[in-house]
Amino acid sequence: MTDRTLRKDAARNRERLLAAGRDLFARRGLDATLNDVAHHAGVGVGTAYRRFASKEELIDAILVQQVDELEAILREALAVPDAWDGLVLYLERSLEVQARDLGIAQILSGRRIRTDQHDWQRDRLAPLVDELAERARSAGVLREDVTGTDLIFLQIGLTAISRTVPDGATLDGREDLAQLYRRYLWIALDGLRASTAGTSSLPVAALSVEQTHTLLQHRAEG
Amino acid sequence: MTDRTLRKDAARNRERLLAAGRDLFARRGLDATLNDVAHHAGVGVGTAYRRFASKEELIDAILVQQVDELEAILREALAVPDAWDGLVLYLERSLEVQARDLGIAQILSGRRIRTDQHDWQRDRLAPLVDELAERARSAGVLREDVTGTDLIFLQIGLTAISRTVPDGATLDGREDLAQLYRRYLWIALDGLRASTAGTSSLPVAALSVEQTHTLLQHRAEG
DNA sequence: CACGTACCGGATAGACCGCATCCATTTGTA
DNA sequence: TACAAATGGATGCGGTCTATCCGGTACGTG
Repeated sequence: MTDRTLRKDAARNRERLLAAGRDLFARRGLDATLNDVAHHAGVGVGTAYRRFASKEELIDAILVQQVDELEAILREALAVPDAWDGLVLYLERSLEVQARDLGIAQILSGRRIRTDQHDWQRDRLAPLVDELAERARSAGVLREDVTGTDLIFLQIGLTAISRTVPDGATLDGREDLAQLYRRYLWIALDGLRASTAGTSSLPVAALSVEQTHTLLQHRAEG
Repeated sequence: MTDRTLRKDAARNRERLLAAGRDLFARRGLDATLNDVAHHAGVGVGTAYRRFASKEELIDAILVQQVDELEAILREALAVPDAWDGLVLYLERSLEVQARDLGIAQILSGRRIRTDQHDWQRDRLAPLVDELAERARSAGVLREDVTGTDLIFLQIGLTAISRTVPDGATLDGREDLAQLYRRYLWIALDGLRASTAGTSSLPVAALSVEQTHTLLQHRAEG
Protein backbone atom coordinates (compact mmCIF):
# COMPACT_ATOMS: atom_id res chain seq x y z
CA MET A 1 0.00 0.00 0.00
CA THR A 2 1.15 3.58 -0.62
CA ASP A 3 0.55 4.59 2.95
CA ARG A 4 2.81 7.58 3.29
CA THR A 5 0.24 9.80 5.00
CA LEU A 6 -2.42 11.26 2.77
CA ARG A 7 -2.96 14.94 2.52
CA LYS A 8 -5.63 16.19 4.90
CA ASP A 9 -8.35 16.67 2.30
CA ALA A 10 -7.47 13.41 0.62
CA ALA A 11 -7.83 11.49 3.85
CA ARG A 12 -11.16 13.14 4.52
CA ASN A 13 -12.46 12.21 1.09
CA ARG A 14 -11.25 8.68 1.53
CA GLU A 15 -13.39 8.41 4.64
CA ARG A 16 -16.34 9.94 2.85
CA LEU A 17 -16.00 7.40 0.07
CA LEU A 18 -15.85 4.52 2.51
CA ALA A 19 -18.94 5.76 4.30
CA ALA A 20 -20.83 6.35 1.08
CA GLY A 21 -19.76 2.94 -0.17
CA ARG A 22 -20.99 1.20 2.96
CA ASP A 23 -24.26 3.03 2.70
CA LEU A 24 -24.82 2.48 -0.99
CA PHE A 25 -23.70 -1.15 -1.12
CA ALA A 26 -25.93 -1.86 1.86
CA ARG A 27 -28.95 -0.38 0.19
CA ARG A 28 -28.50 -1.08 -3.49
CA GLY A 29 -26.13 -4.03 -3.45
CA LEU A 30 -22.72 -4.53 -4.93
CA ASP A 31 -23.53 -3.46 -8.43
CA ALA A 32 -23.70 0.16 -7.41
CA THR A 33 -21.23 2.08 -9.56
CA LEU A 34 -18.06 3.63 -8.26
CA ASN A 35 -19.37 6.76 -9.96
CA ASP A 36 -22.52 6.41 -7.88
CA VAL A 37 -20.49 6.11 -4.72
CA ALA A 38 -18.45 9.16 -5.64
CA HIS A 39 -21.53 11.22 -6.31
CA HIS A 40 -23.17 9.98 -3.15
CA ALA A 41 -20.05 10.91 -1.19
CA GLY A 42 -20.13 14.40 -2.66
CA VAL A 43 -16.78 14.06 -4.42
CA GLY A 44 -15.81 13.87 -8.08
CA VAL A 45 -15.46 10.63 -9.94
CA GLY A 46 -11.80 11.29 -10.53
CA THR A 47 -11.21 11.54 -6.82
CA ALA A 48 -12.83 8.20 -6.26
CA TYR A 49 -10.66 6.52 -8.87
CA ARG A 50 -7.49 8.06 -7.43
CA ARG A 51 -8.31 6.71 -3.99
CA PHE A 52 -9.48 3.27 -5.12
CA ALA A 53 -8.18 1.87 -8.36
CA SER A 54 -11.39 -0.06 -8.93
CA LYS A 55 -14.69 -0.83 -7.32
CA GLU A 56 -13.29 -4.09 -6.01
CA GLU A 57 -10.62 -2.27 -4.06
CA LEU A 58 -13.24 -0.14 -2.35
CA ILE A 59 -15.31 -3.19 -1.55
CA ASP A 60 -12.30 -4.94 -0.07
CA ALA A 61 -11.59 -1.96 2.12
CA ILE A 62 -15.16 -1.93 3.37
CA LEU A 63 -15.25 -5.67 3.79
CA VAL A 64 -12.55 -5.79 6.42
CA GLN A 65 -14.69 -3.88 8.87
CA GLN A 66 -17.71 -6.01 8.25
CA VAL A 67 -15.94 -9.31 8.60
CA ASP A 68 -14.66 -8.07 11.92
CA GLU A 69 -18.23 -7.42 12.94
CA LEU A 70 -19.34 -10.90 11.96
CA GLU A 71 -16.41 -12.47 13.76
CA ALA A 72 -17.31 -10.52 16.86
CA ILE A 73 -20.85 -11.85 16.70
CA LEU A 74 -19.54 -15.39 16.42
CA ARG A 75 -17.20 -15.02 19.37
CA GLU A 76 -19.99 -13.54 21.41
CA ALA A 77 -22.22 -16.45 20.49
CA LEU A 78 -19.54 -18.91 21.52
CA ALA A 79 -19.24 -17.14 24.83
CA VAL A 80 -22.90 -17.69 25.67
CA PRO A 81 -23.02 -20.48 28.27
CA ASP A 82 -26.01 -22.28 26.80
CA ALA A 83 -25.08 -23.83 23.47
CA TRP A 84 -28.54 -23.47 21.98
CA ASP A 85 -28.89 -19.86 23.02
CA GLY A 86 -25.52 -19.18 21.48
CA LEU A 87 -26.63 -20.69 18.20
CA VAL A 88 -29.81 -18.64 18.19
CA LEU A 89 -27.93 -15.49 19.05
CA TYR A 90 -25.55 -16.02 16.16
CA LEU A 91 -28.27 -16.66 13.61
CA GLU A 92 -30.41 -13.77 14.77
CA ARG A 93 -27.57 -11.28 14.78
CA SER A 94 -25.90 -12.47 11.62
CA LEU A 95 -29.16 -12.41 9.72
CA GLU A 96 -29.98 -9.01 11.09
CA VAL A 97 -26.73 -7.73 9.63
CA GLN A 98 -27.42 -9.37 6.29
CA ALA A 99 -31.00 -8.16 6.18
CA ARG A 100 -29.81 -4.62 6.68
CA ASP A 101 -26.85 -4.85 4.33
CA LEU A 102 -27.53 -6.24 0.90
CA GLY A 103 -23.88 -5.96 -0.08
CA ILE A 104 -22.53 -8.23 2.61
CA ALA A 105 -25.39 -10.63 2.07
CA GLN A 106 -24.41 -10.93 -1.57
CA ILE A 107 -20.82 -11.61 -0.68
CA LEU A 108 -21.63 -14.19 1.97
CA SER A 109 -23.90 -15.93 -0.51
CA GLY A 110 -20.98 -16.17 -2.89
CA ARG A 111 -22.56 -13.92 -5.45
CA ARG A 112 -21.36 -11.02 -7.44
CA ILE A 113 -17.84 -10.38 -6.43
CA ARG A 114 -14.65 -12.37 -6.70
CA THR A 115 -12.16 -10.57 -4.55
CA ASP A 116 -9.05 -12.63 -3.99
CA GLN A 117 -8.19 -11.49 -0.52
CA HIS A 118 -11.40 -12.83 0.91
CA ASP A 119 -10.64 -16.39 1.73
CA TRP A 120 -11.58 -15.13 5.16
CA GLN A 121 -14.89 -16.80 4.63
CA ARG A 122 -13.23 -20.17 4.93
CA ASP A 123 -10.34 -19.10 7.08
CA ARG A 124 -11.85 -16.86 9.70
CA LEU A 125 -15.60 -17.32 9.82
CA ALA A 126 -16.27 -20.90 8.80
CA PRO A 127 -14.24 -22.55 11.60
CA LEU A 128 -16.12 -20.52 14.18
CA VAL A 129 -19.48 -21.45 12.71
CA ASP A 130 -18.39 -25.05 12.73
CA GLU A 131 -17.34 -24.80 16.35
CA LEU A 132 -20.69 -23.29 17.24
CA ALA A 133 -22.52 -26.16 15.59
CA GLU A 134 -20.21 -28.76 17.06
CA ARG A 135 -20.71 -27.37 20.53
CA ALA A 136 -24.49 -27.43 20.16
CA ARG A 137 -24.40 -30.99 18.85
CA SER A 138 -22.24 -32.15 21.75
CA ALA A 139 -24.60 -30.50 24.19
CA GLY A 140 -27.38 -32.54 22.65
CA VAL A 141 -29.46 -29.54 21.64
CA LEU A 142 -28.70 -29.53 17.92
CA ARG A 143 -29.65 -32.56 15.87
CA GLU A 144 -26.73 -34.86 15.15
CA ASP A 145 -26.90 -34.71 11.37
CA VAL A 146 -26.48 -30.95 11.07
CA THR A 147 -23.15 -29.23 10.53
CA GLY A 148 -21.81 -25.70 10.36
CA THR A 149 -22.14 -25.59 6.60
CA ASP A 150 -25.84 -26.25 6.99
CA LEU A 151 -26.07 -23.05 8.96
CA ILE A 152 -24.44 -21.21 6.05
CA PHE A 153 -26.95 -22.51 3.54
CA LEU A 154 -29.86 -21.82 5.82
CA GLN A 155 -28.69 -18.25 6.12
CA ILE A 156 -28.55 -17.94 2.37
CA GLY A 157 -32.15 -19.05 2.17
CA LEU A 158 -33.36 -16.82 4.96
CA THR A 159 -31.55 -13.84 3.53
CA ALA A 160 -33.34 -14.42 0.25
CA ILE A 161 -36.63 -14.28 2.11
CA SER A 162 -35.67 -11.06 3.82
CA ARG A 163 -34.83 -9.51 0.46
CA THR A 164 -38.42 -10.11 -0.50
CA VAL A 165 -39.41 -7.11 1.57
CA PRO A 166 -38.56 -3.75 -0.02
CA ASP A 167 -36.54 -1.26 1.94
CA GLY A 168 -38.85 0.61 4.28
CA ALA A 169 -42.02 -1.22 3.36
CA THR A 170 -45.14 -1.20 5.44
CA LEU A 171 -48.40 -2.92 4.57
CA ASP A 172 -51.76 -2.24 6.15
CA GLY A 173 -49.95 -0.44 8.91
CA ARG A 174 -47.71 -3.36 9.74
CA GLU A 175 -44.35 -2.11 10.88
CA ASP A 176 -42.71 -5.49 11.38
CA LEU A 177 -42.36 -6.44 7.75
CA ALA A 178 -38.60 -6.09 7.80
CA GLN A 179 -38.60 -8.87 10.40
CA LEU A 180 -40.72 -11.25 8.41
CA TYR A 181 -37.75 -13.53 7.73
CA ARG A 182 -37.55 -14.23 11.45
CA ARG A 183 -40.72 -16.29 11.18
CA TYR A 184 -38.88 -18.66 8.95
CA LEU A 185 -35.77 -18.55 11.03
CA TRP A 186 -37.80 -19.83 13.93
CA ILE A 187 -39.45 -22.52 11.90
CA ALA A 188 -35.97 -23.59 10.82
CA LEU A 189 -34.78 -23.47 14.41
CA ASP A 190 -37.57 -25.82 15.43
CA GLY A 191 -36.41 -28.10 12.67
CA LEU A 192 -32.84 -27.93 13.89
CA ARG A 193 -33.56 -28.83 17.50
CA ALA A 194 -32.53 -32.26 18.67
CA SER A 195 -35.02 -32.58 21.47
CA THR A 196 -38.31 -31.91 19.85
CA ALA A 197 -39.71 -30.16 22.83
CA GLY A 198 -42.66 -28.68 21.00
CA THR A 199 -42.74 -25.72 18.71
CA SER A 200 -41.55 -22.20 19.35
CA SER A 201 -43.96 -19.31 19.07
CA LEU A 202 -43.14 -17.46 15.88
CA PRO A 203 -41.90 -13.89 16.29
CA VAL A 204 -43.86 -12.25 13.45
CA ALA A 205 -47.41 -12.76 12.22
CA ALA A 206 -47.99 -14.45 8.88
CA LEU A 207 -48.93 -12.41 5.82
CA SER A 208 -52.30 -12.73 4.15
CA VAL A 209 -52.53 -13.84 0.55
CA GLU A 210 -53.21 -10.27 -0.54
CA GLN A 211 -50.31 -8.87 1.41
CA THR A 212 -47.98 -11.46 -0.02
CA HIS A 213 -49.16 -10.69 -3.50
CA THR A 214 -48.67 -6.98 -3.02
CA LEU A 215 -45.21 -7.54 -1.64
CA LEU A 216 -44.03 -9.74 -4.48
CA GLN A 217 -45.66 -7.50 -7.04
CA HIS A 218 -44.00 -4.43 -5.64
CA ARG A 219 -40.69 -6.21 -5.79
CA ALA A 220 -40.87 -6.57 -9.56
CA GLU A 221 -40.75 -2.85 -10.08
CA GLY A 222 -37.56 -2.25 -8.13
CA MET B 1 -54.83 -11.81 -30.94
CA THR B 2 -54.38 -12.11 -34.71
CA ASP B 3 -55.15 -15.79 -34.76
CA ARG B 4 -56.13 -16.32 -38.36
CA THR B 5 -54.02 -19.46 -38.88
CA LEU B 6 -50.33 -18.91 -39.36
CA ARG B 7 -48.53 -20.08 -42.43
CA LYS B 8 -46.91 -23.48 -42.00
CA ASP B 9 -43.35 -22.24 -41.64
CA ALA B 10 -44.45 -19.43 -39.36
CA ALA B 11 -46.23 -21.81 -37.05
CA ARG B 12 -43.20 -24.07 -36.95
CA ASN B 13 -40.94 -21.17 -36.06
CA ARG B 14 -43.33 -20.06 -33.37
CA GLU B 15 -43.04 -23.46 -31.78
CA ARG B 16 -39.28 -23.36 -32.08
CA LEU B 17 -39.19 -20.01 -30.37
CA LEU B 18 -41.37 -21.21 -27.54
CA ALA B 19 -39.18 -24.25 -27.03
CA ALA B 20 -35.98 -22.24 -27.18
CA GLY B 21 -37.47 -19.70 -24.79
CA ARG B 22 -38.43 -22.37 -22.28
CA ASP B 23 -34.96 -23.82 -22.48
CA LEU B 24 -33.06 -20.58 -22.27
CA PHE B 25 -35.16 -18.96 -19.57
CA ALA B 26 -34.88 -22.14 -17.55
CA ARG B 27 -31.11 -22.17 -17.76
CA ARG B 28 -30.10 -18.54 -17.84
CA GLY B 29 -33.08 -16.85 -16.26
CA LEU B 30 -35.46 -14.22 -17.53
CA ASP B 31 -32.87 -11.71 -18.63
CA ALA B 32 -31.94 -13.78 -21.62
CA THR B 33 -32.38 -11.62 -24.71
CA LEU B 34 -35.06 -12.15 -27.31
CA ASN B 35 -32.18 -12.10 -29.77
CA ASP B 36 -30.59 -14.90 -27.77
CA VAL B 37 -33.77 -16.89 -27.92
CA ALA B 38 -34.04 -16.35 -31.67
CA HIS B 39 -30.48 -17.49 -32.25
CA HIS B 40 -30.95 -20.46 -29.95
CA ALA B 41 -34.07 -21.38 -31.88
CA GLY B 42 -32.20 -21.22 -35.14
CA VAL B 43 -34.32 -18.42 -36.58
CA GLY B 44 -33.55 -14.81 -37.36
CA VAL B 45 -34.08 -12.00 -34.93
CA GLY B 46 -36.64 -10.43 -37.21
CA THR B 47 -38.69 -13.59 -37.12
CA ALA B 48 -38.70 -13.54 -33.37
CA TYR B 49 -39.89 -9.96 -33.24
CA ARG B 50 -42.63 -10.61 -35.78
CA ARG B 51 -43.95 -13.52 -33.71
CA PHE B 52 -43.65 -11.84 -30.33
CA ALA B 53 -43.74 -8.07 -30.13
CA SER B 54 -41.52 -8.10 -27.06
CA LYS B 55 -39.77 -10.44 -24.69
CA GLU B 56 -42.62 -10.10 -22.22
CA GLU B 57 -45.07 -11.45 -24.75
CA LEU B 58 -42.94 -14.55 -25.24
CA ILE B 59 -42.63 -15.01 -21.50
CA ASP B 60 -46.37 -14.74 -21.07
CA ALA B 61 -46.93 -17.38 -23.72
CA ILE B 62 -44.49 -19.73 -22.01
CA LEU B 63 -45.89 -18.98 -18.59
CA VAL B 64 -49.32 -20.35 -19.32
CA GLN B 65 -47.95 -23.85 -19.78
CA GLN B 66 -45.90 -23.70 -16.63
CA VAL B 67 -48.67 -22.41 -14.42
CA ASP B 68 -50.75 -25.31 -15.65
CA GLU B 69 -48.01 -27.64 -14.52
CA LEU B 70 -47.89 -26.09 -11.06
CA GLU B 71 -51.63 -26.19 -10.72
CA ALA B 72 -51.58 -29.86 -11.64
CA ILE B 73 -49.04 -30.51 -8.91
CA LEU B 74 -51.23 -28.72 -6.39
CA ARG B 75 -54.32 -30.67 -7.37
CA GLU B 76 -52.41 -33.88 -7.16
CA ALA B 77 -51.17 -32.93 -3.71
CA LEU B 78 -54.69 -32.17 -2.58
CA ALA B 79 -55.79 -35.57 -3.84
CA VAL B 80 -53.32 -37.38 -1.61
CA PRO B 81 -55.35 -38.88 1.27
CA ASP B 82 -52.85 -38.07 3.99
CA ALA B 83 -52.68 -34.30 4.51
CA TRP B 84 -49.05 -34.29 5.52
CA ASP B 85 -47.96 -36.44 2.61
CA GLY B 86 -49.83 -34.09 0.32
CA LEU B 87 -47.99 -31.12 1.70
CA VAL B 88 -44.64 -32.85 1.29
CA LEU B 89 -45.49 -33.92 -2.22
CA TYR B 90 -46.36 -30.38 -3.18
CA LEU B 91 -43.22 -28.85 -1.77
CA GLU B 92 -40.96 -31.51 -3.22
CA ARG B 93 -42.46 -31.30 -6.69
CA SER B 94 -42.85 -27.56 -6.82
CA LEU B 95 -39.30 -27.02 -5.67
CA GLU B 96 -38.03 -29.56 -8.15
CA VAL B 97 -39.62 -27.53 -10.92
CA GLN B 98 -38.18 -24.30 -9.61
CA ALA B 99 -34.74 -25.81 -9.11
CA ARG B 100 -34.71 -26.91 -12.72
CA ASP B 101 -36.23 -23.75 -14.14
CA LEU B 102 -34.62 -20.51 -13.07
CA GLY B 103 -37.11 -18.48 -15.05
CA ILE B 104 -40.20 -19.69 -13.28
CA ALA B 105 -38.41 -19.47 -9.97
CA GLN B 106 -37.72 -15.80 -10.63
CA ILE B 107 -41.33 -15.15 -11.48
CA LEU B 108 -42.70 -17.00 -8.48
CA SER B 109 -40.32 -15.05 -6.26
CA GLY B 110 -41.75 -11.85 -7.67
CA ARG B 111 -38.52 -10.83 -9.31
CA ARG B 112 -37.65 -9.55 -12.69
CA ILE B 113 -40.79 -9.41 -14.69
CA ARG B 114 -43.99 -7.46 -14.36
CA THR B 115 -46.38 -9.06 -16.76
CA ASP B 116 -49.91 -7.86 -16.23
CA GLN B 117 -51.79 -10.96 -17.15
CA HIS B 118 -50.22 -12.94 -14.35
CA ASP B 119 -52.42 -12.32 -11.43
CA TRP B 120 -52.77 -16.08 -11.68
CA GLN B 121 -50.36 -16.29 -8.79
CA ARG B 122 -53.02 -14.96 -6.48
CA ASP B 123 -55.99 -16.16 -8.43
CA ARG B 124 -55.13 -19.69 -9.40
CA LEU B 125 -52.23 -20.93 -7.32
CA ALA B 126 -52.48 -19.16 -4.00
CA PRO B 127 -55.95 -20.44 -3.03
CA LEU B 128 -54.85 -23.98 -3.66
CA VAL B 129 -51.75 -23.56 -1.55
CA ASP B 130 -53.90 -22.12 1.17
CA GLU B 131 -56.27 -25.02 0.96
CA LEU B 132 -53.38 -27.44 1.24
CA ALA B 133 -52.12 -25.72 4.36
CA GLU B 134 -55.59 -25.44 5.84
CA ARG B 135 -56.22 -29.11 5.30
CA ALA B 136 -52.95 -30.06 6.99
CA ARG B 137 -53.69 -27.79 9.92
CA SER B 138 -57.13 -29.25 10.39
CA ALA B 139 -55.69 -32.73 10.28
CA GLY B 140 -53.42 -31.71 13.12
CA VAL B 141 -50.23 -32.44 11.24
CA LEU B 142 -49.20 -28.88 10.40
CA ARG B 143 -48.56 -26.46 13.25
CA GLU B 144 -51.47 -24.12 13.89
CA ASP B 145 -49.62 -20.89 13.32
CA VAL B 146 -48.52 -21.62 9.77
CA THR B 147 -50.44 -20.50 6.69
CA GLY B 148 -50.26 -20.98 2.95
CA THR B 149 -48.27 -17.80 2.48
CA ASP B 150 -45.63 -19.21 4.77
CA LEU B 151 -45.19 -22.02 2.29
CA ILE B 152 -44.62 -19.45 -0.43
CA PHE B 153 -41.89 -17.68 1.48
CA LEU B 154 -40.25 -20.92 2.46
CA GLN B 155 -40.11 -21.88 -1.18
CA ILE B 156 -38.45 -18.60 -2.02
CA GLY B 157 -35.76 -19.32 0.53
CA LEU B 158 -35.24 -22.90 -0.54
CA THR B 159 -35.07 -21.92 -4.18
CA ALA B 160 -32.33 -19.45 -3.31
CA ILE B 161 -30.39 -22.29 -1.72
CA SER B 162 -30.82 -24.46 -4.79
CA ARG B 163 -29.49 -21.67 -6.98
CA THR B 164 -26.31 -21.88 -4.98
CA VAL B 165 -25.38 -24.98 -6.92
CA PRO B 166 -24.21 -24.32 -10.49
CA ASP B 167 -25.88 -26.11 -13.31
CA GLY B 168 -24.39 -29.58 -13.65
CA ALA B 169 -22.00 -29.30 -10.76
CA THR B 170 -20.31 -32.23 -9.09
CA LEU B 171 -17.83 -32.06 -6.26
CA ASP B 172 -15.51 -34.85 -5.15
CA GLY B 173 -17.62 -37.23 -7.17
CA ARG B 174 -20.85 -36.26 -5.46
CA GLU B 175 -23.70 -36.48 -7.91
CA ASP B 176 -26.44 -35.30 -5.57
CA LEU B 177 -25.43 -31.68 -5.38
CA ALA B 178 -28.45 -30.54 -7.34
CA GLN B 179 -30.56 -31.97 -4.53
CA LEU B 180 -28.74 -30.22 -1.75
CA TYR B 181 -31.67 -27.89 -1.14
CA ARG B 182 -33.73 -30.89 -0.10
CA ARG B 183 -31.70 -31.14 3.09
CA TYR B 184 -33.08 -27.79 4.08
CA LEU B 185 -36.54 -28.59 2.89
CA TRP B 186 -36.59 -31.47 5.30
CA ILE B 187 -35.24 -29.40 8.14
CA ALA B 188 -38.01 -26.92 7.42
CA LEU B 189 -40.54 -29.73 7.27
CA ASP B 190 -39.50 -30.88 10.72
CA GLY B 191 -40.01 -27.33 11.86
CA LEU B 192 -43.46 -27.24 10.29
CA ARG B 193 -44.77 -30.41 11.89
CA ALA B 194 -47.32 -30.04 14.64
CA SER B 195 -46.60 -33.29 16.40
CA THR B 196 -42.89 -33.18 17.06
CA ALA B 197 -42.48 -36.86 16.55
CA GLY B 198 -38.73 -36.70 16.29
CA THR B 199 -36.62 -35.61 13.37
CA SER B 200 -36.68 -36.83 9.79
CA SER B 201 -33.58 -38.30 8.26
CA LEU B 202 -32.21 -35.77 5.83
CA PRO B 203 -32.18 -36.80 2.18
CA VAL B 204 -28.74 -35.47 1.21
CA ALA B 205 -25.43 -35.45 3.06
CA ALA B 206 -24.05 -32.17 4.37
CA LEU B 207 -21.21 -30.43 2.57
CA SER B 208 -17.79 -30.02 4.12
CA VAL B 209 -16.40 -26.57 4.71
CA GLU B 210 -14.11 -26.93 1.70
CA GLN B 211 -16.90 -28.09 -0.55
CA THR B 212 -19.08 -25.20 0.51
CA HIS B 213 -16.28 -22.78 -0.10
CA THR B 214 -15.62 -24.17 -3.57
CA LEU B 215 -19.30 -24.01 -4.40
CA LEU B 216 -19.78 -20.41 -3.36
CA GLN B 217 -16.51 -19.41 -4.97
CA HIS B 218 -17.43 -21.01 -8.25
CA ARG B 219 -20.71 -19.17 -8.15
CA ALA B 220 -19.02 -15.79 -8.25
CA GLU B 221 -17.56 -16.43 -11.68
CA GLY B 222 -20.86 -17.19 -13.41
C1' DC C 1 -47.82 -23.22 -62.42
C1' DA C 2 -47.47 -18.56 -61.50
C1' DC C 3 -48.11 -14.81 -58.76
C1' DG C 4 -48.75 -12.05 -54.65
C1' DT C 5 -48.04 -11.93 -50.14
C1' DA C 6 -46.67 -13.42 -45.74
C1' DC C 7 -42.53 -14.59 -44.03
C1' DC C 8 -37.48 -14.95 -43.31
C1' DG C 9 -32.85 -13.44 -41.78
C1' DG C 10 -29.53 -10.71 -39.88
C1' DA C 11 -27.06 -6.34 -40.47
C1' DT C 12 -27.63 -2.37 -38.29
C1' DA C 13 -29.36 1.89 -35.92
C1' DG C 14 -30.21 3.91 -31.52
C1' DA C 15 -30.42 4.22 -26.68
C1' DC C 16 -28.36 3.30 -22.53
C1' DC C 17 -24.93 2.03 -19.13
C1' DG C 18 -20.70 1.18 -16.52
C1' DC C 19 -15.77 1.87 -16.34
C1' DA C 20 -12.04 4.60 -16.40
C1' DT C 21 -9.10 8.54 -17.99
C1' DC C 22 -7.52 13.07 -18.71
C1' DC C 23 -6.58 17.68 -17.73
C1' DA C 24 -7.57 22.47 -16.46
C1' DT C 25 -8.20 24.14 -11.84
C1' DT C 26 -7.82 24.34 -6.86
C1' DT C 27 -5.79 23.28 -2.43
C1' DG C 28 -2.45 21.89 1.09
C1' DT C 29 2.07 22.16 2.93
C1' DA C 30 7.27 22.69 3.11
C1' DT D 1 5.59 31.65 -2.34
C1' DA D 2 5.94 27.63 -5.06
C1' DC D 3 5.11 23.16 -6.37
C1' DA D 4 3.40 18.72 -5.68
C1' DA D 5 -0.84 16.65 -4.56
C1' DA D 6 -5.44 16.42 -5.08
C1' DT D 7 -9.88 17.74 -7.22
C1' DG D 8 -14.03 17.27 -10.29
C1' DG D 9 -16.60 16.16 -14.03
C1' DA D 10 -16.78 16.20 -19.00
C1' DT D 11 -15.62 12.82 -21.96
C1' DG D 12 -14.28 8.54 -24.65
C1' DC D 13 -14.71 3.80 -25.01
C1' DG D 14 -16.72 -0.61 -25.17
C1' DG D 15 -20.35 -3.35 -24.21
C1' DT D 16 -25.38 -4.71 -24.10
C1' DC D 17 -30.16 -4.74 -25.26
C1' DT D 18 -33.99 -3.40 -28.07
C1' DA D 19 -36.08 -3.11 -32.20
C1' DT D 20 -36.43 -1.96 -37.17
C1' DC D 21 -35.71 -2.29 -41.97
C1' DC D 22 -35.43 -4.36 -46.30
C1' DG D 23 -33.64 -7.48 -50.02
C1' DG D 24 -34.51 -12.02 -50.72
C1' DT D 25 -37.29 -16.50 -50.02
C1' DA D 26 -41.00 -19.78 -49.91
C1' DC D 27 -45.84 -20.73 -49.08
C1' DG D 28 -50.33 -21.64 -50.91
C1' DT D 29 -54.12 -19.94 -53.52
C1' DG D 30 -56.25 -19.08 -57.93
